[in-house]
Amino acid sequence: MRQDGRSGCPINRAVEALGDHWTLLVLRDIVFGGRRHFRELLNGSQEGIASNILADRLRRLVEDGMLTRDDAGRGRRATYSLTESSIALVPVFAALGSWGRRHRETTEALAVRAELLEVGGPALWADFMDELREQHLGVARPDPGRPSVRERLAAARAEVEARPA
Amino acid sequence: MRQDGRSGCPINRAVEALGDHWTLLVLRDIVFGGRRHFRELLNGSQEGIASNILADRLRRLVEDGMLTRDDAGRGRRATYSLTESSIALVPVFAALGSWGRRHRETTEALAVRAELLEVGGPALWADFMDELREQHLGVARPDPGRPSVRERLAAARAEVEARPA
DNA sequence: TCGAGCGGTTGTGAAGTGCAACCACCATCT
DNA sequence: AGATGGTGGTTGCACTTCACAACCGCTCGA
Repeated sequence: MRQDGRSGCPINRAVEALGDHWTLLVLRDIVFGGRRHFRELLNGSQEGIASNILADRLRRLVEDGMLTRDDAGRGRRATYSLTESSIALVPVFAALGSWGRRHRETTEALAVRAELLEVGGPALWADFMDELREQHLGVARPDPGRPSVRERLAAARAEVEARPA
Repeated sequence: MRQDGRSGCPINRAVEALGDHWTLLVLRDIVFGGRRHFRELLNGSQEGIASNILADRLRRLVEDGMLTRDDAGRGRRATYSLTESSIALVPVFAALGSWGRRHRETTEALAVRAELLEVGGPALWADFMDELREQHLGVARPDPGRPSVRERLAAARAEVEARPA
């Protein structure tokens, strides 16, 4: 049953796929930062990932079915897209962000997003996932009329910043 | 603002604390497996952690405020206890387990726990966290009369195993 | 033809991992 | 008293991975 020396426990499988210093951060920048291209991920990262590490993680994520790569030819902008597996990580990001915000020292400005995801709850996560499906998989949202999560995040952020300290 | 070359983003802070191959697995065995001692963690692990790695992770987790160590003297059983920070990881485990169960290949028997946590939802997580606070922090549960989560997990497990395939 | 931007690759040294052997200490049994 | 097994680790070594900087070929637009 063991495939690479470890077990079939769901938590272990998640750790095998995501448990290193960079994989989750790359996915975070794609999910929340909207980055789709190599240089965007390389230069836009708050944490300063090295190019070889980024290339390796992108390759592994494609291998593992968590990204697809649209090869536009050499010297052209290749586009990375989320898959259903990586879109399904939104609740994981929300849980990790909530925990990090409460139990680690964080930068206030960067912690707002985690707070908004926590306040919005599973309903907001579901809407955000629908929005990601539209952007990355070309699947139309169930209710395109309602405001996008990015808009709702912006509105909620304004509300948070306006509230009394 | 950077402390070790990375950012103050809550997700990054969580990855810094938990993002390696073993830390979350050690905590999982303490949280869900009830293991409190070095040899229990060493021999009871499904994944077969090495003793030097386990010692290093336990030391780091104590440093990071995610475990406390009750030193009973040399040659005697030292006991590791969860802290509020590590008890607060229960929703993270639930999210990771749900994701791993749906999007990775898992062993059926080991996936049952993730399913139960998913079905039980935040209310079950909260009860489980109260139970962990009682066991590890000596804090009395708010409502000791209700059945423990371990009992409820066992009951739900029986229900799952009895349902039609 | 030239420079800027594209997605990477290649070295190199440092750090982490995995395995087995080994250690001092303690409690118990004989 | 001596032997045995359990406690929480430590040490040495080979191997792999990580991280940093420099570099590469390609394409597009001026």
